[in-house]
Amino acid sequence: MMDRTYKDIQQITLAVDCIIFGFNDNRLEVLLVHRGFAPEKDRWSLMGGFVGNHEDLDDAANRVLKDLSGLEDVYMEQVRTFGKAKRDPYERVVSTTYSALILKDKYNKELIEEYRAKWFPIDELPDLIFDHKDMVDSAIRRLQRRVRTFPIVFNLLPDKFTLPQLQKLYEGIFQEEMDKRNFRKKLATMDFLIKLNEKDMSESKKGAFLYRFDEKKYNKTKNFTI
Amino acid sequence: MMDRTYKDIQQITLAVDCIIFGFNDNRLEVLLVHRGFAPEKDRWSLMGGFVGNHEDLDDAANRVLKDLSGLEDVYMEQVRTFGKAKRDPYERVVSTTYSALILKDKYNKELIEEYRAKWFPIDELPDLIFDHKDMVDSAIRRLQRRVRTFPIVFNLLPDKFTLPQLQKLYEGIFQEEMDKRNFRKKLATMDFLIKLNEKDMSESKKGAFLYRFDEKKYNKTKNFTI
DNA sequence: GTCGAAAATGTTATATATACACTTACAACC
DNA sequence: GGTTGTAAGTGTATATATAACATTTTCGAC
Repeated sequence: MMDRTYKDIQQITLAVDCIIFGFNDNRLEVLLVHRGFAPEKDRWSLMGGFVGNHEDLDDAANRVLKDLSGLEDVYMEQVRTFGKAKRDPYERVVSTTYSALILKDKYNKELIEEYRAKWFPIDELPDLIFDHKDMVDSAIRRLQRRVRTFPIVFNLLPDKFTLPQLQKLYEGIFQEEMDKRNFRKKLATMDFLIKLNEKDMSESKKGAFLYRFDEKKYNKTKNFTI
Repeated sequence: MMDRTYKDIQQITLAVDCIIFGFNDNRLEVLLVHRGFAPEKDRWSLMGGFVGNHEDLDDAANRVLKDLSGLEDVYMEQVRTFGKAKRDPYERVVSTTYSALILKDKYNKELIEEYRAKWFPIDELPDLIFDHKDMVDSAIRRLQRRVRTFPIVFNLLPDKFTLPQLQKLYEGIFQEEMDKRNFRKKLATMDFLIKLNEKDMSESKKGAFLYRFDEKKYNKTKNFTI
C-alpha cells in the first residue's frame, strides 16, 4: 500500500465465480447456470455473486455455492482473479474464481432447477459469457496439478468407492487413459486407502471391492502422489 | 454472476501488492518499503497501490512496480488475492498479489531511496504490516514450484551468468543446498544454455565460464525441470 | 454349464534421482 | 618461479520411480 490517503480511492465491484466440479457417469463435469436475465440472457455462465462490503472473500464464495447447491463445508480453493477492465462489457467487475469439488448425489436438486443449472462434461462446454471459459480452463489446469499431490479427489466420490471408479475419475481429470496395473500399484503403497469387505455390484457382474479414504491415517504421513 | 441488478452493489477498494524478488550476494531477497505515513507508520510493507476504475488489474501491478523500480516489461505473475474483511484494520481493502522477478543492477536506485525501500533476504524479513508476511510466504512457495518447471530464474540473473551463480540462485530459492554434479548433469541436457568463451574472474581465481539462456531454443522444446 | 464383461494381479525394461571425491586452473604470496 | 589456497569442473555406481505389457478370476445372464 503506498502513500495515498484512503480517501477518494476508486472502488470497484468485486465478485466471486465458482467452478463447481462433479463426477458423473465416469466423467468430470462442471455445473453451469443458465442466465434468465439481461444482459447476456439465455447464455450459460458460472455461478457467481457479488462480495459484500463486510464479507470475507472466501465467505462470499461459500455463500454463492450454498445458494446454488445447498451445500456447506465443501472443499473449495481460490484459483485466480480476473481483473481486465473490459472483461464484463457492461460494468467494471473484478472477479475472483473458486474451484469447488462436490458430490453429485448430495446437492439440492430443487435449488439447481430453480437456477436452471446443468452439468456439462468438461470437454463439452457450451458457449460461456465474458471470460468464464478462461476461468473454467484455469480451474481445470489447477485441479490437474493439485490432484497429483493432494488426496482431494475423494471430495468428488462417495465415502465408499471402487478402484475402477477412482481411476475413471483421474482419467476424467487428466483427460487421458491410465494403466490399471500401474495405477493400482501406486495406490497399494498408500495405507490410508482402506479396502472394505464389501463389493459394489452395480457396475459389473464380478463386482468391485469398495474402499474408504482414511483422512486421519493420511495426515500422519501425508505422502501422496499419482 | 447471479440475478441481481447491477445497481446498488457494494463496491470495495481494490489494491495490488508486489512481492519483488531479487538475487543479491548469492541470496534471494525481497524489496520492501518503509512506511513513512500513518497508519502503521515506520513499519515495513510490500509495495502496493490501488487499482484504478478503468485499469486492468495486471496493469495496476505493473504501474506499481514501475513507480518503485523504474522498470517496465518485468516478469510478473499473479499469485493470489487476499480478501479477509478485516485484513486491513482501517478500511476494507481487497488486495491481489503479484510476484516480480527483477535484476538487481537494473532498477532505479533514486526511486528506491525516495520510497525508503530496502532489500531483505527471505529468511531475514522484518515485521510486516497486515497480512503481508502471508503474502510473501505464498509468493515464495509459488516461486519454488514454478522454478522447477519453467526457466524463469533467468529473469533474476544478468544476460551472462555462471553455473555456480545459477546454482546459488536455486539454492536461495529452495533454501537448501544442492549437489553440484547432479545439478550440472541436468543442465547439460538443456541445449538452450549456451556456454560462452568467456570467464567471469570476479568470484574465483580459476574463473567460471559464462553462459547465456537462449529463449528461442528453449521455446522449441520447452522441456525444463530442475 | 457356457458366455460375456469387467475386476484383479506381477514382471521386466527404462529412465530418473541420489550419493559421493578427486583434478584443474589461476591468482596471491613468498 | 615455485608453493599455496580457493573455487571450478568432472564421472560412476546405486537406488528409486516410471512405463510397458497379458492373463486369470469372478459371477450374473442366458
